[in-house]
Amino acid sequence: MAPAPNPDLRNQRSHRAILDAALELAARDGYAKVTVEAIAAAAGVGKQTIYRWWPSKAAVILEALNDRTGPFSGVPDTGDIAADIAVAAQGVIEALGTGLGTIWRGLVADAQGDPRLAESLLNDFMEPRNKAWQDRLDKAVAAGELRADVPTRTMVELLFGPIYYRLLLGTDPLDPDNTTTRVDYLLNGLRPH
Amino acid sequence: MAPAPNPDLRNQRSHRAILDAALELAARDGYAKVTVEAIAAAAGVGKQTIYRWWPSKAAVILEALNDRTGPFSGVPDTGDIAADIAVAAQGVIEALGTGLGTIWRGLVADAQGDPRLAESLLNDFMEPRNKAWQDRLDKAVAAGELRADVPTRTMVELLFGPIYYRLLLGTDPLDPDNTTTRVDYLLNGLRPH
Amino acid sequence: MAPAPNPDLRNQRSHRAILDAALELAARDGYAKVTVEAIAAAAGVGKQTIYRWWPSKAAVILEALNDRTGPFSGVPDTGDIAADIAVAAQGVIEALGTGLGTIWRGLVADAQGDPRLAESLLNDFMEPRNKAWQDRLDKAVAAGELRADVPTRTMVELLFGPIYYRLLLGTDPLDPDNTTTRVDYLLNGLRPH
Amino acid sequence: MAPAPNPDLRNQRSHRAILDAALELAARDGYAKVTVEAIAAAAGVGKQTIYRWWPSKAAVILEALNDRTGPFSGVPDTGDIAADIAVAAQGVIEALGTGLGTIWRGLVADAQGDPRLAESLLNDFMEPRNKAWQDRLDKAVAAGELRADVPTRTMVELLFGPIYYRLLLGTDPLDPDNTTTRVDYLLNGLRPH
DNA sequence: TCGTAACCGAGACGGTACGTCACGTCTTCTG
DNA sequence: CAGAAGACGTGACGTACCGTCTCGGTTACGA
Repeated sequence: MAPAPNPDLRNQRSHRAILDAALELAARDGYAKVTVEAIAAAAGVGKQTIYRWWPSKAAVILEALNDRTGPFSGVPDTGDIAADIAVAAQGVIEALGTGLGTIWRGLVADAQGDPRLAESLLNDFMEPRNKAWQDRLDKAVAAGELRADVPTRTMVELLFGPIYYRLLLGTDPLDPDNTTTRVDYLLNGLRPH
Repeated sequence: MAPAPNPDLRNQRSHRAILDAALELAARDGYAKVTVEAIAAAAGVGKQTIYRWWPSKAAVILEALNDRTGPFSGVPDTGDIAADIAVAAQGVIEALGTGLGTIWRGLVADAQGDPRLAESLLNDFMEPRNKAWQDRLDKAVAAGELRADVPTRTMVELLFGPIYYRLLLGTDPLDPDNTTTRVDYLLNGLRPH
Repeated sequence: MAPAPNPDLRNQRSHRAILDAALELAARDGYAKVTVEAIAAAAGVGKQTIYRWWPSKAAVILEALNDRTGPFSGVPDTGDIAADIAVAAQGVIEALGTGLGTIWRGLVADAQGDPRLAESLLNDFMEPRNKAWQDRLDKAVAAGELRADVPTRTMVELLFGPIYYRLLLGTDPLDPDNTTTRVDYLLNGLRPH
Repeated sequence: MAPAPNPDLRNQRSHRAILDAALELAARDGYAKVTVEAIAAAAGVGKQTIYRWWPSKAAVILEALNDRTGPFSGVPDTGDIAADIAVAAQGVIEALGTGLGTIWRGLVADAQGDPRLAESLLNDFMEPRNKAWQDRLDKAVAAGELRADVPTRTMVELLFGPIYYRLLLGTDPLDPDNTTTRVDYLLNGLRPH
């Protein structure tokens, strides 16, 4: 049988130190240069202590990222769905433009070859945000601001997918200023009126 | 300074063998499991011969992928822009659903920590395809099928970005069948008429 | 600074296996053909484990040689210095005539381009033997068997230097039988009486 | 059949340039750091041109060394054999104390794992010198300065072997000043009179 | 209150792949 | 058409991290 360590016995001080060290190293040296050994050393912790609780450096950093960005809350709701989306898109662009964006990109990168990480990344990071937006969009649909025949899950993808895509591929720099225009394109469509 | 070997002296047989071996290994074992040593061995080539001409395994595989998918050509042009986009989207989804998609994802992953690779991936792989689509969309604009006030570069991103995004994040499986619907959403917008 | 691993934590089983493998490979394939990788493989050990404790293959083999020939003891002392030297010279010739001689020659060879190894070879291998002989010769001087005005360190060199020299240069095959004669030349001098 | 290049066709200019470059590089960077590629580059010559005429870098450097130190001549002959030996020993010590000594040591090192080189080193470099000394000692024997019952070949070994030995092992620094004393030890023997 | 069992730090271990170096051979182009 | 230039297959180098595995030392719970 697996030893199955008891999470209650987890040393709080170590846990914190690991998450803090992981995030600081990732921000300082770049995601790819972080190693489990370096995290352990920086946290003043044995390597085994990390492997006891996480399967990989990516898992540590994902939890650290989640821990830092905190429980996601902020879907704006002013009643004007277009404005709310634009503001939120600006927020995403700004957040991902910092070191956190680089870390997120590193996690996505590792997830390409690690299905378990991909699942965690989805469940623990992306989905809560998507879910909150689906709810906001549902409300907008109910208010008659958006088409009722488009699944809101699809809407979220169409609205935010291009931003994440550009961040990963780096086609062009992300500019928070023209989000309003882009939202207009999506809401009103690309056909002439 | 680097000695910068003369490309004219490159051995054609080795060059081919390397590209073929790289692609076959990547398809068989998965991008992440490929190593430069394995490529060299499979190609019957010295490791140094690879490092002489490419900076990394990713660069080899990128060239191999480009070499295999050949000179990009296929933007459909039936006169119906919506149908053309839908067909193309299906094509992308089908192409990336195979082993080639996994390879492409691996390249994007490596590019997150390797700016030079990111640049190559953009210039050598993505941009030619984007460019071809911009031309097709320009034509559609001229034909009055699309809004003239939206940069076609942006259109390409809005149309295909979500597909690539979903491929990388794996939010939901990609389904080639509903591309028509999705194109409709984008062309007509998410607002009620 | 180097991390300087703690020798107390050295794994005894690995240590032994490395020394044994090193000596066996050197004896079987010849000193020059031994590689660190081969030692590691033969010892069932990671290459890094060798590099953790020794700076080079030569250092491993030197320790292995020292370990095998054991703590040097045997300076004969029958009271007849001429006979004792002759016997010892025979011993040296016989010992170095075997595979061990080839190994020793390899170490001397490497030491020509590696001052640290040269120092180790001197301190750990040659000097203990020289020292023991100096003591024996001191006793002979006290007994009036040898000149008191010649430093015994120099004597050791004059007595054994030519043997080692011939081994290295291979001028003529070493013959254990005529050691007595050669000792006579050295003790009584090359001038006619 | 072996191609067996005709030595007459050997390009004189290249030959010279190779020998000169080899010796200069060896003197400047140390024997061990010299590579065939570096010699070729420094001589403005293709690598193949070196391999056509010599089997290894050691062979090149041996010929270069021989070429530089020129045809050996200098055995002093004043009629006083003790003085002549002392002067010659000083000469050896001085010569080998310079960069040439380092080169010679490198050659001896390589010869330990290369029987063909060992043979060349002996035949082309050591033996001529030994031979000349044997002749000088034969004369001294005839003059009654040295014992007639000791082979002069052995004498040469006893006289010079310890010097070469010390140079290779580096037991103590070589001092040209006390050669007279050392010759005295050897000629008069280590026993009290 | 005191075992005793788990967690902890430290870091050595067997591995895998890295990117570099030099070898000795082979090929191409040029003077 | 000889030879410089240098690409080639080969193989070992020494390094970096991986994820696992001892080691004592230190909690912290239950008898």
